[in-house]
Amino acid sequence: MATGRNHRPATRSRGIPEATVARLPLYLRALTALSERSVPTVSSEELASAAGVNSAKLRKDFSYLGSYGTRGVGYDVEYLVYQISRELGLTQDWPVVIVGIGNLGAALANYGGFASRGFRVAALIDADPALSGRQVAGIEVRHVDELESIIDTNGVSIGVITTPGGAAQQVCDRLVAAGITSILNFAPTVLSVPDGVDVRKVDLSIELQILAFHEQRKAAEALAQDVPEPLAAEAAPSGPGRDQGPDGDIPAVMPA
Amino acid sequence: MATGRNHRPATRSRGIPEATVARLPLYLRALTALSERSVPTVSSEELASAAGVNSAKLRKDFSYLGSYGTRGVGYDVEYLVYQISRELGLTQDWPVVIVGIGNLGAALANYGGFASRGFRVAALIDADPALSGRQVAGIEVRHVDELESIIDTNGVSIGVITTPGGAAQQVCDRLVAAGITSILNFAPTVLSVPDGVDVRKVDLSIELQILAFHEQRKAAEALAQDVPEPLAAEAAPSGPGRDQGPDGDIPAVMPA
DNA sequence: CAATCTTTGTGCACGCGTTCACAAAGGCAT
DNA sequence: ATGCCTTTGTGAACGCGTGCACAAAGATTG
Ligand SMILES: NC(=O)c1ccc[n+]([C@@H]2O[C@H](COP(=O)([O-])OP(=O)(O)OC[C@H]3O[C@@H](n4cnc5c(N)ncnc54)[C@H](O)[C@@H]3O)[C@@H](O)[C@H]2O)c1
Ligand SMILES: NC(=O)c1ccc[n+]([C@@H]2O[C@H](COP(=O)([O-])OP(=O)(O)OC[C@H]3O[C@@H](n4cnc5c(N)ncnc54)[C@H](O)[C@@H]3O)[C@@H](O)[C@H]2O)c1
Repeated sequence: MATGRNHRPATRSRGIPEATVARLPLYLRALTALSERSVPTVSSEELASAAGVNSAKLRKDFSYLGSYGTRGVGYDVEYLVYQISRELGLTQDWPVVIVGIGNLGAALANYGGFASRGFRVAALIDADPALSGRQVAGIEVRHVDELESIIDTNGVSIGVITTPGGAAQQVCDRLVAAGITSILNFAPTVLSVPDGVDVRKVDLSIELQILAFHEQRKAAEALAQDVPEPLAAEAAPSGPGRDQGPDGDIPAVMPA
Repeated sequence: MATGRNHRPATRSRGIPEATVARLPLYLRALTALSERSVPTVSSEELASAAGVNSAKLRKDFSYLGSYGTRGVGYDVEYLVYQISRELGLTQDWPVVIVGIGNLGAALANYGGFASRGFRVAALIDADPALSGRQVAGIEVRHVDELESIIDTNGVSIGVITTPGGAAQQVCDRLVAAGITSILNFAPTVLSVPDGVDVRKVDLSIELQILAFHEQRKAAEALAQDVPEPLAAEAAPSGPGRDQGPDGDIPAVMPA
């Protein structure tokens, strides 16, 4: 296994590509389902299909973890579940705090799939005094004043932000100052954090806008196929009724 | 091209890179904030900073849309807001249905940021008869039996799935059969859809697992620093602290 | 009008991720 | 043991995305 024999300095030789890391949870989920059905082994083709990826990609991904397969047979499901779990750090318990217990925060707190993978909600935190002491999903909501002590006491390193956007950076700063080094941000805000702190964001609005882009493109394509010449001004099948062609644009909103 | 003479490379707007499309909403959000503060123009440097990206990347992104900047000055905020909105298809109204009005579905229905960008909740749909007729966020929950007629009547092309994982594929199939061509999936399931249907997924569990991976790696590195290792020769300068939220989002648009 | 200053737009190089294609490896039957 | 069949692991090619660096473009000033 001469892994570090490239012309490239092996400063990150142990490094698993980020794209691969992002797919490991997907493989793990598929493998867990197989495990529950007591399937002993699985081929890269089958597993790739279940995970919705290309089989060559899956094999290459696994090759970064080591040679865990058997040629002519496939992969041992249980063994692979363990290896991936270990690689992702799921063999240990990760206490998590959720800050901002509104609509979304409460939904997350109630989410069962949370605890299913070693993530434990250590505390729910909100700035609203009216919420303090209330129970949400069987967990007492604590006031944001206690944020630092809660994190310190429970050794929390992962924080989830579900406050309004305006409060997100401020909450983030406090979390980081208190020792948090990984943040999952649901607020529509670009968080700025010091080096060494990971931030991942989930933004419903952005996802919808990306879908809308492709939706518009599809509609424009369908339209262009029906009408070769850009002259159909009144064609409106159902919802998507565009006012401008995708190409001959440049409307009248010219800047000064 | 009716608007006078403008020397644009034409034949350009055919394909905007997917990575660029995914950043446009980010730019739009930053620009909207500037617009609300009545800032007239903004440089690529300032805007890039606000959006949390590299300025060269931002300029290249905008170059795919056309030459909307003025050298020596920057970009006209209002004009750019309009151009990006148009490119993303936000100048029109997008009716959306949410299927599965539980914890998460209800939170989404209550989410104000939904309507702020041309997305309108056309209907809430659930299989539970006990929910039918109930009001959530001021919108009546309809039974899943009405799914097809609701989509057809309202010309809905975007669907959000917030059912349990076990029901997701089934709901997806019905949505697609009813004419939906864009799906935002919150269930932990790999959806299989025909060509021409876009699927994007949001998965809390996957995000947490990715964070856990890096968290574990950071912990291991901190440990390795205490115990001197002979191969730590060159990795000293800012070695551990490099990974900000790399935004390394893997596009989840899968055709099949 | 010319000089200077600012900032865009992009050519280019590089690295990462994806995919193909196939030799090697192992199981299994004979 | 031998040969055949299946499937892994990976070398190599390719395409996409990123960031550097700079010439061109326009504003601004003298
Ligand atoms: N609800 C959704 O479906 C949804 C979807 C996408 C994004 N988001 C985003 O998630 C965030 C929360 O959304 P929501 O609908 O739950 O909002 P919400 O108003 O229902 O809840 C926000 C909560 O945060 C608390 N809060 C405010 N400032 C705080 C502070 N400084 N410290 C601690 N807590 C504080 C409030 O008391 C409130 O309980 C928003 O940023 C929203 O844009 C929500
Ligand atoms: N709640 C969260 O924070 C969270 C986070 C991440 C992912 N998820 C995922 O989102 C989904 C919903 O989570 P939840 O906590 O809201 O669950 P939930 O059980 O509270 O709600 C699910 C709803 O879907 C409805 N439903 C079930 N089958 C249906 C069908 N065939 N057609 C229409 N409706 C149907 C149920 O009646 C219920 O109202 C789950 O897949 C969950 O894994 C939830």
